[in-house]
Amino acid sequence: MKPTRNPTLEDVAKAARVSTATISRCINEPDKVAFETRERVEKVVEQLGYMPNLNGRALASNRSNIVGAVIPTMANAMFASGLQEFQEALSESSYNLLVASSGYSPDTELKQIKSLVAQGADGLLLIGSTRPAETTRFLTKRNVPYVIAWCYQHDTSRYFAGFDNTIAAATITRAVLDHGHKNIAMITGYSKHNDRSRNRIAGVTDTIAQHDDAILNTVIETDSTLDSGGDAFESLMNKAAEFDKRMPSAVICGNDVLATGAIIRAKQLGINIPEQVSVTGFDDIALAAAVYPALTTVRVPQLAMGQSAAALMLALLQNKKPESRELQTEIVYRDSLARFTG
Amino acid sequence: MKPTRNPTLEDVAKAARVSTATISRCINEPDKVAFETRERVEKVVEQLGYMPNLNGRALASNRSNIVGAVIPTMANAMFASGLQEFQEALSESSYNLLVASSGYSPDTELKQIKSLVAQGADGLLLIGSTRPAETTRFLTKRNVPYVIAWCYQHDTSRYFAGFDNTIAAATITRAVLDHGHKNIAMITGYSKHNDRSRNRIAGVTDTIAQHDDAILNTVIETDSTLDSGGDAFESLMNKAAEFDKRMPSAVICGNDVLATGAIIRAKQLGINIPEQVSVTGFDDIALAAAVYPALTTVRVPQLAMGQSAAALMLALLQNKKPESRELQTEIVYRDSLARFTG
DNA sequence: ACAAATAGTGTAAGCGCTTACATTATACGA
DNA sequence: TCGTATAATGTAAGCGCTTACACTATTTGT
Repeated sequence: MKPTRNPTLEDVAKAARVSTATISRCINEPDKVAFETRERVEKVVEQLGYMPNLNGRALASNRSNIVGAVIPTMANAMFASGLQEFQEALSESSYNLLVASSGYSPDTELKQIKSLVAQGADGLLLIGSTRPAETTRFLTKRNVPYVIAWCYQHDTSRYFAGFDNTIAAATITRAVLDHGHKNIAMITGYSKHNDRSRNRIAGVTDTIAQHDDAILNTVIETDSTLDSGGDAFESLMNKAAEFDKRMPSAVICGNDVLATGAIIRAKQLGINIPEQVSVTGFDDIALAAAVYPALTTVRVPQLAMGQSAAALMLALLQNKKPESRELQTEIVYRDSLARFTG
Repeated sequence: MKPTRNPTLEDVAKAARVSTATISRCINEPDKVAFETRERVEKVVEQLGYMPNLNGRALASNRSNIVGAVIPTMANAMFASGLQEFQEALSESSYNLLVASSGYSPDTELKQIKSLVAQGADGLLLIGSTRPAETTRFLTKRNVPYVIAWCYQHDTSRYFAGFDNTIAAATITRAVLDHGHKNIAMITGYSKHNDRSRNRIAGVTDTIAQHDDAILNTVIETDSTLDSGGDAFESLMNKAAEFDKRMPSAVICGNDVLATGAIIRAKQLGINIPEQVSVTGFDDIALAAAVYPALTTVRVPQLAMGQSAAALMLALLQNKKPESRELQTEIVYRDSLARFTG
């Protein structure tokens, strides 16, 4: 099987004795072509193993059939599983998915966005709603349709497939409060360029503030890795000892990775979860169910989010004005949150 | 900021008062262009916010700057993290990554491969070494360079970035044997279209076969999900009871997801790991460290694999004949494997 | 039976870029 | 000084496709 030049439209046209235009129509608008002709063409296409060169198509039609996604990282199962759904859904409408990661850096995000746009992406999936003016400017200037996942806002000028992070965080905080905890700490991903983190912090902060007899002991911001979560937890415990403060009886974590890291570390430190300290997570990834004690956390509908995002995207690409999708989160109670027994 | 037509090479050329060829050279082979001219052009490029249309480039140069990857699923952290590294490495050489998933189906894999090739992918990342003849034929006919990850073979006609699954499986099996286990079961992903599974099974089977006094009780093949792992484990336990067979004292799992599922289920069934039954995993993803008791497993160097694959890919794309990279695995001992105390 | 609508196909321009080749200007060696 | 190598740029032909427009043959309505 020697590698041969790939057959082009023209090859097919010649073999089927019609014009290239007809072949193109056969592929893109089959019912504009006579049945007989179509059959003949299809046979030739089959025979030659013809596949349209999508670059040519993109150039001529100004549509690439590519959707780009810029996510913080695939290393977090949260994004990976959402992306998986997104890709599958797109694939069904024969769109391809160009994936890039920002590592949570707005600069990198912009770079990747530019790269995907240059590549001709018809639309973009972005995570989170706030980004530097430069990025926004670029997006609107190039007029690329984009959908925003992992958060939700009432803002009809953009398209969201996500949930309200503030409310979700408030809800789990209320659950913690309802369990009698009064001295609460929080471990979260960096909030600086991350509206999800920011909103989760706000949800926690505000809810606790509304409770006169509860305090938010500390908020630690760190990377979203198991180790950082562990470190943060440890420093929380040490600080409490050092300053003779009362140890927080509950630690609300901004995501499951952090929470899992905290629990693993607690075990190493000989601290009993949830007897001595309760811990809650956010996301409900596989880790949450695996760690022991299993994590009480906020379930984020990752798959539904991927699907909704894809549906929005597809609608946008057909020039419809779809409605943003607000998804609901729910608390899943497992074992890491217990009643405070001071 | 009204959306304007994106500037093209010609716009830049006009503004800089040179020919389009010169602009093209400025971008692709800067030192073939006089310093002064280059400066002038760069200024205009900056000013206009010019970005080359990569479809045009792809069409003209027959190189797309796109690498495609077809993996089973991003939902498994194993692949997701490898892919993350791969993407980052490619991005540094300004390649973009088109991602598609096969869901472990060879048909879907072929479809996705075709789609990525049509899209103009310069190279492909594929998982596993065996695939239907039709797929192989397509690949060689279209002459797409591809690298194979997650396994390794001595086969200089293809490019591997992976490890020897058989040996790795044999090694952990030996460890289990060394802990005194004689009655061993295995839970694994489907082997039908999956050489990694197949090799791991072979590694386990052969190693046990070499031990006269040890037996391989059962091999269960199932999906790689937590629940399926749990189900498999449960049915293993039930079958042992039902047929009054001796319960396996160790369960070797083909991957960490399965193993974690087994451990979670064991807890629910009131079976103590590792006192009553030892469990081992494979991959060493985050789950392995989080689950309790923590998983003794085979560490697969996912990040290194992603990087190696990228390095291979990049070399291939420069028409070099790189050497495949064989990576080493190691056993990481945690708590789920204990000495058999019959 | 005739104008007008419709269906099927072809012609050819052009999408934005690269690149072989041609052209011109400049430096170099003998 | 002249011929030639070298450097810098330009010219223009495509890459493989889509699509506006033109054309012909067939229906349709009246």
